[in-house]
Amino acid sequence: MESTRTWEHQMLINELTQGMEKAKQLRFHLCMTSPSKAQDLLLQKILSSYEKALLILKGSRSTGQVQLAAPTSGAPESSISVDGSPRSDELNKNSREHQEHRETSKKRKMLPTWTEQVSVASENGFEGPTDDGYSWRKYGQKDILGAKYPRSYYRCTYRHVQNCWAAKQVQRSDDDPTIFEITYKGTHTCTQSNNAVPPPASPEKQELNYKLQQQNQMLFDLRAKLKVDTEGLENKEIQPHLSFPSTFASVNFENHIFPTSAVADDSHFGANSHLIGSPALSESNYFSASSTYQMKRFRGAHNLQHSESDIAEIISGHASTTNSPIGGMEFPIDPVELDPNFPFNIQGFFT
DNA sequence: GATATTTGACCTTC
DNA sequence: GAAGGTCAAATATC
Repeated sequence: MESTRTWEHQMLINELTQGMEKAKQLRFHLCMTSPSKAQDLLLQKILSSYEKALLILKGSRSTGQVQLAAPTSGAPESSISVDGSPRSDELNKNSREHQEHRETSKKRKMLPTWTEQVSVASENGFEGPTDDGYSWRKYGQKDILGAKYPRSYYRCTYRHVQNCWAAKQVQRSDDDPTIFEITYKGTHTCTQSNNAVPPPASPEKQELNYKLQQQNQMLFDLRAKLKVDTEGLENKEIQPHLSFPSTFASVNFENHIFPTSAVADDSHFGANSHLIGSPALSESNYFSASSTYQMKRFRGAHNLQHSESDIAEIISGHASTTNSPIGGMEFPIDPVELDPNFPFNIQGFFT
């Protein structure tokens, strides 16, 4: 069992690391340029990586001996499946539908959720950023309190055919009607998505990808220069900049006693620099600075924290110890292959 | 006729 | 009780 968890943790960290790399690039991009579509593309990649990581976690819960049951198995899960909601089932004329609905609610609660803001080009009109490679079916629209525009609700067209529970909400920004805030809930399990990787990019996106590659190359070059500039820094100068702005991170900072000398040790720092930008810090450190383009969070991660608190601890622990902005501007350091045993080295690493 | 959208009503959550 | 979320009948479109 332990080996299974080890493997899952490795997979998780692999995915999060990918997202982290993208986050680093985006952060750098934000520092260097004004918001652009390239950032949009990067954020989507980040989301994709995080999404995969969450799927791995979900899989570990449904197939392993972890306590939470798979949502579709009908196995009891907490109090809900025992006695239902405060409303009694007898009051419902159609108990079966009601039960299905409750199961749906349970599924929804467990679905990973994240939000991204998409700017709609003028040629797309105001139909919304619906062309994300998936087939959606609108099932509702609601006026939201305080919002100028109604919120639209979409779910996967193949929900009933292929039991795909992906859904999204589209809300036009009050400030900028060309910006749509899309909240995705769950991932596609239908065959249209296969592995939830976005479909081949349109020519426009391919061009963006090409530009992005060029920008990344520039960033790598710049990164090398910056690395040289910082190699001479004394550890003592780094330490005062260590901060833990994320509550999530700070909790774990309490759980782990981190000798600052170890944290600031250049070799350790470099060897684990690939952990900079862990999703635990993404919200507070990397994206909150942008008012026009935010990747908010995986709200589903809150659910995961209960059953996978150890993983979350590890992740946030990484975030805590690697969150060491130098001069308020972090920069990626040479990528390092992930140590397969990394999640379990972390304790010894910091002691 | 099949499929998608609209929209009022209902349900859930806080 | 209010607000958000979803359902499902009515309607529109192809």
